[in-house]
Amino acid sequence: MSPSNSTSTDRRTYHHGDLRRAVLSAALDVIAAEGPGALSLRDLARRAGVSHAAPAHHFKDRTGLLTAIAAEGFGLLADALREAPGLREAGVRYVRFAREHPAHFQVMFSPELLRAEDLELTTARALAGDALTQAVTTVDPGERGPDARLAGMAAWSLAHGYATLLLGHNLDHQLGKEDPEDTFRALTAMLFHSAAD
Amino acid sequence: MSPSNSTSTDRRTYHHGDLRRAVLSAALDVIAAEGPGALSLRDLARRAGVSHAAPAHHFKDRTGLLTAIAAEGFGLLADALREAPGLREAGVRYVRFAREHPAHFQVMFSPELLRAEDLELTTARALAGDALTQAVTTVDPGERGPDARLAGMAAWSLAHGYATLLLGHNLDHQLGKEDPEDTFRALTAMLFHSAAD
DNA sequence: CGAAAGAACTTGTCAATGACTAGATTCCGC
DNA sequence: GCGGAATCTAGTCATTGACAAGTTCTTTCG
Repeated sequence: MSPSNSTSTDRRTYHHGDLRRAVLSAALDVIAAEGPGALSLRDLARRAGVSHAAPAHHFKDRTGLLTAIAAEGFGLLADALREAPGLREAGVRYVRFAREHPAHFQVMFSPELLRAEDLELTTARALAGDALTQAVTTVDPGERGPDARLAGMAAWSLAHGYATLLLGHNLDHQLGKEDPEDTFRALTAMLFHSAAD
Repeated sequence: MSPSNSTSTDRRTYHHGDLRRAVLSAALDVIAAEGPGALSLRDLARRAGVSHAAPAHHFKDRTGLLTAIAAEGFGLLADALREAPGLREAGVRYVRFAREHPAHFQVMFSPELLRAEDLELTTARALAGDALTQAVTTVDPGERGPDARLAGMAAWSLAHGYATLLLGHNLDHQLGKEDPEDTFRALTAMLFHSAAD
Protein backbone atom coordinates (compact mmCIF):
# COMPACT_ATOMS: atom_id res chain seq x y z
CA MET A 1 0.00 0.00 0.00
CA SER A 2 2.53 2.56 1.05
CA PRO A 3 5.69 2.79 -1.06
CA SER A 4 7.73 3.63 1.98
CA ASN A 5 9.72 1.13 3.97
CA SER A 6 8.55 1.16 7.54
CA THR A 7 11.94 2.02 8.95
CA SER A 8 13.58 3.93 6.13
CA THR A 9 14.19 7.61 6.56
CA ASP A 10 13.23 8.78 3.07
CA ARG A 11 9.58 8.94 2.27
CA ARG A 12 7.57 10.47 -0.56
CA THR A 13 4.11 9.97 0.81
CA TYR A 14 2.57 12.21 3.39
CA HIS A 15 1.55 9.22 5.45
CA HIS A 16 4.26 6.96 6.72
CA GLY A 17 2.33 3.72 6.38
CA ASP A 18 3.16 2.17 9.70
CA LEU A 19 4.68 4.84 11.85
CA ARG A 20 3.46 3.28 15.06
CA ARG A 21 5.35 0.08 14.41
CA ALA A 22 8.41 1.94 13.12
CA VAL A 23 8.61 4.08 16.25
CA LEU A 24 8.09 1.10 18.53
CA SER A 25 10.77 -0.84 16.73
CA ALA A 26 13.29 1.98 16.86
CA ALA A 27 12.47 2.56 20.52
CA LEU A 28 13.18 -1.08 21.32
CA ASP A 29 16.57 -0.80 19.65
CA VAL A 30 17.49 2.30 21.61
CA ILE A 31 16.31 0.88 24.92
CA ALA A 32 18.12 -2.40 24.43
CA ALA A 33 21.32 -0.56 23.63
CA GLU A 34 21.26 2.42 25.99
CA GLY A 35 18.32 1.98 28.32
CA PRO A 36 15.00 3.80 28.60
CA GLY A 37 16.69 6.99 29.72
CA ALA A 38 18.24 7.43 26.30
CA LEU A 39 14.85 7.46 24.62
CA SER A 40 14.06 10.65 22.74
CA LEU A 41 10.82 11.04 20.87
CA ARG A 42 12.47 13.51 18.53
CA ASP A 43 15.25 11.06 17.76
CA LEU A 44 12.74 8.33 17.01
CA ALA A 45 10.91 10.73 14.71
CA ARG A 46 14.14 11.46 12.86
CA ARG A 47 14.88 7.76 12.45
CA ALA A 48 11.45 7.22 10.97
CA GLY A 49 11.83 10.26 8.73
CA VAL A 50 8.83 12.12 10.10
CA SER A 51 8.39 15.42 11.86
CA HIS A 52 9.30 15.76 15.49
CA ALA A 53 5.72 15.73 16.72
CA ALA A 54 4.48 12.78 14.68
CA PRO A 55 5.14 10.07 17.28
CA ALA A 56 3.00 11.91 19.79
CA HIS A 57 -0.01 11.23 17.64
CA HIS A 58 0.35 7.50 18.23
CA PHE A 59 1.57 7.46 21.81
CA LYS A 60 0.55 10.78 23.31
CA ASP A 61 3.87 11.27 25.08
CA ARG A 62 7.03 9.53 26.26
CA THR A 63 5.18 7.70 29.03
CA GLY A 64 2.58 6.56 26.53
CA LEU A 65 5.23 5.02 24.31
CA LEU A 66 6.84 3.18 27.20
CA THR A 67 3.45 2.01 28.44
CA ALA A 68 2.68 0.59 24.99
CA ILE A 69 5.99 -1.24 25.02
CA ALA A 70 5.31 -2.70 28.46
CA ALA A 71 1.84 -3.84 27.44
CA GLU A 72 3.21 -5.48 24.33
CA GLY A 73 5.86 -7.12 26.47
CA PHE A 74 3.39 -8.64 28.90
CA GLY A 75 1.43 -9.97 25.95
CA LEU A 76 4.55 -11.59 24.52
CA LEU A 77 5.45 -13.02 27.91
CA ALA A 78 1.98 -14.47 28.37
CA ASP A 79 2.29 -16.13 24.97
CA ALA A 80 5.71 -17.53 25.85
CA LEU A 81 4.50 -18.92 29.16
CA ARG A 82 1.25 -20.34 27.91
CA GLU A 83 1.11 -24.11 28.03
CA ALA A 84 4.59 -24.48 29.39
CA PRO A 85 5.08 -28.18 30.21
CA GLY A 86 5.89 -27.70 33.87
CA LEU A 87 7.24 -25.13 36.24
CA ARG A 88 10.87 -25.70 35.36
CA GLU A 89 10.24 -25.10 31.67
CA ALA A 90 8.20 -22.01 32.49
CA GLY A 91 11.26 -20.61 34.25
CA VAL A 92 13.44 -21.36 31.26
CA ARG A 93 10.97 -19.60 29.00
CA TYR A 94 10.88 -16.62 31.34
CA VAL A 95 14.64 -16.32 31.06
CA ARG A 96 14.53 -16.83 27.31
CA PHE A 97 11.92 -14.11 26.98
CA ALA A 98 14.12 -11.67 28.85
CA ARG A 99 17.05 -12.44 26.56
CA GLU A 100 15.03 -12.21 23.36
CA HIS A 101 13.15 -9.08 24.39
CA PRO A 102 15.50 -7.21 26.71
CA ALA A 103 13.94 -3.82 26.04
CA HIS A 104 10.43 -5.04 26.75
CA PHE A 105 11.60 -6.81 29.87
CA GLN A 106 13.37 -3.77 31.23
CA VAL A 107 10.41 -1.46 30.67
CA MET A 108 7.82 -3.94 31.97
CA PHE A 109 9.42 -3.83 35.40
CA SER A 110 10.06 -0.10 35.62
CA PRO A 111 6.73 1.09 37.00
CA GLU A 112 7.92 4.66 37.40
CA LEU A 113 8.13 4.92 33.61
CA LEU A 114 4.59 3.69 32.98
CA ARG A 115 1.04 4.92 33.15
CA ALA A 116 -0.06 2.50 35.85
CA GLU A 117 -3.77 2.80 35.18
CA ASP A 118 -3.52 2.17 31.43
CA LEU A 119 -6.09 -0.45 30.48
CA GLU A 120 -4.05 -2.28 27.86
CA LEU A 121 -1.17 -2.50 30.29
CA THR A 122 -3.16 -3.79 33.24
CA THR A 123 -5.02 -6.41 31.23
CA ALA A 124 -1.86 -7.65 29.54
CA ARG A 125 -0.13 -7.83 32.88
CA ALA A 126 -3.02 -9.75 34.37
CA LEU A 127 -2.85 -12.25 31.52
CA ALA A 128 0.86 -12.80 32.06
CA GLY A 129 0.24 -13.17 35.79
CA ASP A 130 -2.38 -15.82 35.11
CA ALA A 131 0.04 -17.73 32.91
CA LEU A 132 2.61 -17.67 35.70
CA THR A 133 0.12 -18.80 38.31
CA GLN A 134 -1.04 -21.52 35.98
CA ALA A 135 2.50 -22.82 35.64
CA VAL A 136 2.84 -23.03 39.41
CA THR A 137 -0.51 -24.58 40.26
CA THR A 138 -0.44 -27.23 37.56
CA VAL A 139 2.83 -28.66 38.76
CA ASP A 140 2.67 -31.84 40.83
CA PRO A 141 1.91 -30.72 44.41
CA GLY A 142 4.26 -33.38 45.68
CA GLU A 143 7.11 -31.64 43.92
CA ARG A 144 6.40 -28.06 44.75
CA GLY A 145 5.48 -28.47 48.39
CA PRO A 146 2.28 -27.58 50.16
CA ASP A 147 2.30 -23.81 49.75
CA ALA A 148 1.60 -22.87 46.13
CA ARG A 149 1.90 -19.19 46.90
CA LEU A 150 5.39 -19.55 48.37
CA ALA A 151 6.45 -21.82 45.55
CA GLY A 152 5.19 -19.28 43.05
CA MET A 153 7.12 -16.44 44.64
CA ALA A 154 10.26 -18.58 44.84
CA ALA A 155 10.07 -19.61 41.20
CA TRP A 156 9.32 -16.11 40.00
CA SER A 157 12.07 -14.60 42.14
CA LEU A 158 14.61 -17.09 40.91
CA ALA A 159 13.78 -16.69 37.23
CA HIS A 160 13.40 -12.93 37.49
CA GLY A 161 16.62 -12.49 39.41
CA TYR A 162 18.57 -14.70 37.06
CA ALA A 163 17.17 -12.89 34.03
CA THR A 164 17.83 -9.46 35.53
CA LEU A 165 21.40 -10.24 36.52
CA LEU A 166 21.97 -11.78 33.11
CA LEU A 167 20.78 -8.67 31.24
CA GLY A 168 22.91 -6.48 33.49
CA HIS A 169 25.96 -8.57 32.59
CA ASN A 170 26.42 -9.48 36.23
CA LEU A 171 26.79 -13.18 35.51
CA ASP A 172 29.16 -12.91 32.57
CA HIS A 173 32.17 -13.79 34.65
CA GLN A 174 30.69 -16.89 36.25
CA LEU A 175 29.02 -18.12 33.06
CA GLY A 176 32.02 -17.90 30.80
CA LYS A 177 31.05 -19.46 27.49
CA GLU A 178 28.22 -21.55 28.88
CA ASP A 179 24.71 -21.27 27.53
CA PRO A 180 22.71 -19.26 30.09
CA GLU A 181 19.62 -21.35 29.60
CA ASP A 182 21.47 -24.60 30.24
CA THR A 183 22.99 -23.12 33.35
CA PHE A 184 19.58 -22.04 34.55
CA ARG A 185 18.34 -25.60 34.11
CA ALA A 186 21.28 -26.90 36.09
CA LEU A 187 20.61 -24.33 38.73
CA THR A 188 16.97 -25.31 39.18
CA ALA A 189 17.96 -28.98 39.16
CA MET A 190 20.23 -28.27 42.09
CA LEU A 191 17.58 -26.37 44.04
CA PHE A 192 14.59 -28.63 43.49
CA HIS A 193 16.97 -31.52 43.65
CA SER A 194 14.43 -34.07 42.53
CA ALA A 195 12.53 -31.93 40.06
CA ALA A 196 10.53 -34.11 37.72
CA ASP A 197 10.07 -31.99 34.64
CA MET B 1 31.64 24.96 61.40
CA SER B 2 29.22 26.20 58.79
CA PRO B 3 26.09 27.92 60.02
CA SER B 4 24.07 26.38 57.23
CA ASN B 5 22.07 23.22 57.59
CA SER B 6 23.19 20.71 55.01
CA THR B 7 19.76 20.32 53.45
CA SER B 8 18.14 23.67 54.13
CA THR B 9 17.49 25.95 51.23
CA ASP B 10 18.45 29.26 52.84
CA ARG B 11 22.09 29.97 53.27
CA ARG B 12 24.11 33.03 54.22
CA THR B 13 27.56 31.73 53.56
CA TYR B 14 29.10 31.49 50.15
CA HIS B 15 30.11 27.93 50.82
CA HIS B 16 27.36 25.43 51.48
CA GLY B 17 29.29 23.37 53.99
CA ASP B 18 28.43 19.92 52.75
CA LEU B 19 26.93 20.29 49.34
CA ARG B 20 28.15 16.93 48.16
CA ARG B 21 26.23 15.12 50.89
CA ALA B 22 23.19 17.36 50.46
CA VAL B 23 22.99 16.66 46.74
CA LEU B 24 23.51 12.94 47.24
CA SER B 25 20.82 12.86 49.88
CA ALA B 26 18.31 14.77 47.78
CA ALA B 27 19.13 12.59 44.79
CA LEU B 28 18.40 9.45 46.80
CA ASP B 29 15.00 10.84 47.77
CA VAL B 30 14.11 11.65 44.19
CA ILE B 31 15.29 8.30 42.85
CA ALA B 32 13.46 6.33 45.52
CA ALA B 33 10.27 8.22 44.77
CA GLU B 34 10.34 8.66 40.99
CA GLY B 35 13.27 6.69 39.66
CA PRO B 36 16.61 7.76 38.19
CA GLY B 37 14.93 9.22 35.12
CA ALA B 38 13.38 11.95 37.23
CA LEU B 39 16.77 13.16 38.42
CA SER B 40 17.57 16.73 37.49
CA LEU B 41 20.82 18.32 38.55
CA ARG B 42 19.18 21.74 38.46
CA ASP B 43 16.38 20.54 40.70
CA LEU B 44 18.89 19.14 43.18
CA ALA B 45 20.72 22.45 43.12
CA ARG B 46 17.48 24.28 43.89
CA ARG B 47 16.73 21.96 46.80
CA ALA B 48 20.17 22.60 48.25
CA GLY B 49 19.78 26.34 47.71
CA VAL B 50 22.78 26.69 45.42
CA SER B 51 23.24 27.78 41.85
CA HIS B 52 22.35 25.46 39.02
CA ALA B 53 25.95 24.58 38.21
CA ALA B 54 27.16 23.93 41.74
CA PRO B 55 26.49 20.17 41.80
CA ALA B 56 28.66 19.70 38.73
CA HIS B 57 31.64 20.78 40.77
CA HIS B 58 31.29 17.70 42.96
CA PHE B 59 30.06 15.13 40.45
CA LYS B 60 31.10 16.41 37.03
CA ASP B 61 27.78 15.50 35.42
CA ARG B 62 24.63 13.45 35.82
CA THR B 63 26.45 10.19 35.15
CA GLY B 64 29.04 11.13 37.74
CA LEU B 65 26.39 11.62 40.39
CA LEU B 66 24.77 8.28 39.63
CA THR B 67 28.15 6.57 39.60
CA ALA B 68 28.92 8.00 43.03
CA ILE B 69 25.59 6.69 44.30
CA ALA B 70 26.27 3.23 42.90
CA ALA B 71 29.74 3.13 44.44
CA GLU B 72 28.36 4.17 47.81
CA GLY B 73 25.69 1.51 47.44
CA PHE B 74 28.16 -1.28 46.80
CA GLY B 75 30.10 -0.15 49.84
CA LEU B 76 26.99 -0.27 52.00
CA LEU B 77 26.07 -3.67 50.61
CA ALA B 78 29.53 -5.04 51.32
CA ASP B 79 29.21 -3.81 54.90
CA ALA B 80 25.79 -5.40 55.26
CA LEU B 81 26.97 -8.74 53.91
CA ARG B 82 30.23 -8.86 55.80
CA GLU B 83 30.33 -11.59 58.40
CA ALA B 84 26.84 -12.80 57.71
CA PRO B 85 26.32 -15.98 59.75
CA GLY B 86 25.52 -18.23 56.83
CA LEU B 87 24.16 -18.09 53.31
CA ARG B 88 20.54 -17.85 54.33
CA GLU B 89 21.18 -14.82 56.50
CA ALA B 90 23.24 -13.24 53.74
CA GLY B 91 20.19 -13.48 51.50
CA VAL B 92 18.01 -11.90 54.14
CA ARG B 93 20.51 -9.06 54.47
CA TYR B 94 20.59 -8.61 50.72
CA VAL B 95 16.83 -8.18 50.69
CA ARG B 96 16.97 -5.89 53.70
CA PHE B 97 19.59 -3.75 52.02
CA ALA B 98 17.38 -3.35 48.95
CA ARG B 99 14.47 -2.25 51.11
CA GLU B 100 16.50 0.16 53.22
CA HIS B 101 18.39 1.64 50.27
CA PRO B 102 16.04 1.32 47.30
CA ALA B 103 17.63 4.18 45.38
CA HIS B 104 21.13 2.80 45.76
CA PHE B 105 19.95 -0.65 44.80
CA GLN B 106 18.19 0.55 41.69
CA VAL B 107 21.16 2.55 40.45
CA MET B 108 23.73 -0.11 41.30
CA PHE B 109 22.14 -2.46 38.79
CA SER B 110 21.51 0.02 36.00
CA PRO B 111 24.86 -0.13 34.17
CA GLU B 112 23.69 2.13 31.36
CA LEU B 113 23.48 4.99 33.86
CA LEU B 114 27.00 4.55 35.18
CA ARG B 115 30.57 5.29 34.18
CA ALA B 116 31.65 1.67 34.00
CA GLU B 117 35.38 2.34 34.29
CA ASP B 118 35.13 4.53 37.38
CA LEU B 119 37.68 3.35 39.91
CA GLU B 120 35.64 3.92 43.06
CA LEU B 121 32.75 2.07 41.48
CA THR B 122 34.73 -0.94 40.32
CA THR B 123 36.58 -1.40 43.60
CA ALA B 124 33.41 -1.06 45.66
CA ARG B 125 31.67 -3.54 43.42
CA ALA B 126 34.54 -5.96 43.74
CA LEU B 127 34.36 -5.71 47.52
CA ALA B 128 30.66 -6.48 47.52
CA GLY B 129 31.26 -9.38 45.16
CA ASP B 130 33.86 -10.77 47.52
CA ALA B 131 31.45 -10.56 50.42
CA LEU B 132 28.87 -12.45 48.40
CA THR B 133 31.34 -15.13 47.37
CA GLN B 134 32.50 -15.40 50.94
CA ALA B 135 28.95 -16.07 52.11
CA VAL B 136 28.58 -18.87 49.59
CA THR B 137 31.91 -20.59 50.10
CA THR B 138 31.85 -20.56 53.88
CA VAL B 139 28.56 -22.40 54.06
CA ASP B 140 28.67 -26.09 54.84
CA PRO B 141 29.40 -27.86 51.56
CA GLY B 142 27.03 -30.61 52.55
CA GLU B 143 24.21 -28.09 52.55
CA ARG B 144 24.96 -26.19 49.42
CA GLY B 145 25.86 -29.07 47.15
CA PRO B 146 29.06 -29.73 45.26
CA ASP B 147 29.07 -26.78 42.90
CA ALA B 148 29.78 -23.55 44.76
CA ARG B 149 29.52 -21.49 41.61
CA LEU B 150 26.03 -22.77 40.79
CA ALA B 151 24.96 -22.35 44.40
CA GLY B 152 26.22 -18.80 44.36
CA MET B 153 24.32 -17.90 41.22
CA ALA B 154 21.19 -19.54 42.60
CA ALA B 155 21.37 -17.70 45.89
CA TRP B 156 22.15 -14.38 44.24
CA SER B 157 19.39 -14.81 41.65
CA LEU B 158 16.85 -15.69 44.30
CA ALA B 159 17.69 -12.81 46.60
CA HIS B 160 18.08 -10.35 43.75
CA GLY B 161 14.86 -11.37 42.07
CA TYR B 162 12.89 -11.25 45.30
CA ALA B 163 14.31 -7.85 46.16
CA THR B 164 13.67 -6.48 42.67
CA LEU B 165 10.10 -7.72 42.51
CA LEU B 166 9.54 -6.37 46.00
CA LEU B 167 10.72 -2.88 45.12
CA GLY B 168 8.63 -2.90 41.96
CA HIS B 169 5.56 -3.72 44.07
CA ASN B 170 5.09 -6.93 42.14
CA LEU B 171 4.69 -9.04 45.28
CA ASP B 172 2.33 -6.74 47.16
CA HIS B 173 -0.69 -8.82 46.31
CA GLN B 174 0.78 -12.16 47.39
CA LEU B 175 2.43 -10.76 50.51
CA GLY B 176 -0.56 -8.99 51.94
CA LYS B 177 0.41 -7.76 55.39
CA GLU B 178 3.22 -10.22 55.92
CA ASP B 179 6.75 -9.12 56.67
CA PRO B 180 8.75 -9.49 53.44
CA GLU B 181 11.83 -10.67 55.28
CA ASP B 182 9.96 -13.39 57.14
CA THR B 183 8.43 -14.54 53.89
CA PHE B 184 11.84 -14.65 52.30
CA ARG B 185 13.06 -16.85 55.12
CA ALA B 186 10.11 -19.17 54.66
CA LEU B 187 10.80 -19.23 50.97
CA THR B 188 14.42 -20.26 51.36
CA ALA B 189 13.42 -22.81 53.98
CA MET B 190 11.16 -24.38 51.41
CA LEU B 191 13.81 -24.45 48.70
CA PHE B 192 16.77 -25.66 50.71
CA HIS B 193 14.37 -27.77 52.65
CA SER B 194 16.83 -28.77 55.30
CA ALA B 195 18.77 -25.52 55.53
CA ALA B 196 20.74 -25.41 58.73
CA ASP B 197 21.31 -21.73 59.38
C1' DC C 1 51.48 37.57 58.55
C1' DG C 2 50.25 37.66 53.98
C1' DA C 3 50.10 36.24 49.35
C1' DA C 4 49.51 32.69 46.12
C1' DA C 5 47.09 28.55 44.89
C1' DG C 6 43.23 26.14 44.72
C1' DA C 7 38.52 24.73 46.13
C1' DA C 8 33.66 25.98 46.17
C1' DC C 9 30.27 28.36 44.10
C1' DT C 10 27.85 31.87 40.58
C1' DT C 11 26.49 33.73 36.24
C1' DG C 12 25.76 33.36 31.45
C1' DT C 13 25.04 30.76 27.40
C1' DC C 14 23.82 27.08 23.86
C1' DA C 15 21.78 23.14 21.81
C1' DA C 16 18.44 19.57 22.67
C1' DT C 17 14.20 17.93 24.40
C1' DG C 18 9.05 17.15 25.80
C1' DA C 19 4.81 18.99 25.44
C1' DC C 20 1.44 21.75 23.41
C1' DT C 21 -1.19 24.31 19.60
C1' DA C 22 -2.77 25.17 15.13
C1' DG C 23 -2.83 23.99 10.53
C1' DA C 24 -2.02 21.03 6.28
C1' DT C 25 -2.65 16.62 3.81
C1' DT C 26 -4.54 12.20 3.07
C1' DC C 27 -7.79 8.45 3.89
C1' DC C 28 -12.33 6.38 4.38
C1' DG C 29 -17.32 5.75 4.87
C1' DC C 30 -21.39 7.00 2.78
C1' DG D 1 -17.15 12.78 -4.61
C1' DC D 2 -18.04 14.83 -0.24
C1' DG D 3 -17.28 15.48 4.61
C1' DG D 4 -15.31 14.05 8.75
C1' DA D 5 -11.59 11.77 10.91
C1' DA D 6 -6.93 10.15 11.03
C1' DT D 7 -2.26 11.24 10.15
C1' DC D 8 1.38 14.19 9.85
C1' DT D 9 3.77 19.16 9.74
C1' DA D 10 5.29 23.57 11.57
C1' DG D 11 5.96 26.68 15.25
C1' DT D 12 6.59 27.75 20.04
C1' DC D 13 7.85 27.64 25.09
C1' DA D 14 9.80 26.14 29.41
C1' DT D 15 13.25 23.03 31.14
C1' DT D 16 17.44 20.75 31.14
C1' DG D 17 22.62 19.19 30.77
C1' DA D 18 26.88 20.75 29.67
C1' DC D 19 30.30 24.03 29.34
C1' DA D 20 33.04 28.50 29.94
C1' DA D 21 34.43 32.30 32.56
C1' DG D 22 34.34 34.89 36.59
C1' DT D 23 33.80 35.53 41.97
C1' DT D 24 34.41 34.37 46.83
C1' DC D 25 36.24 31.81 50.37
C1' DT D 26 39.95 28.58 52.47
C1' DT D 27 44.27 26.70 53.02
C1' DT D 28 48.99 26.28 52.53
C1' DC D 29 53.40 27.81 52.87
C1' DG D 30 57.16 31.20 52.48
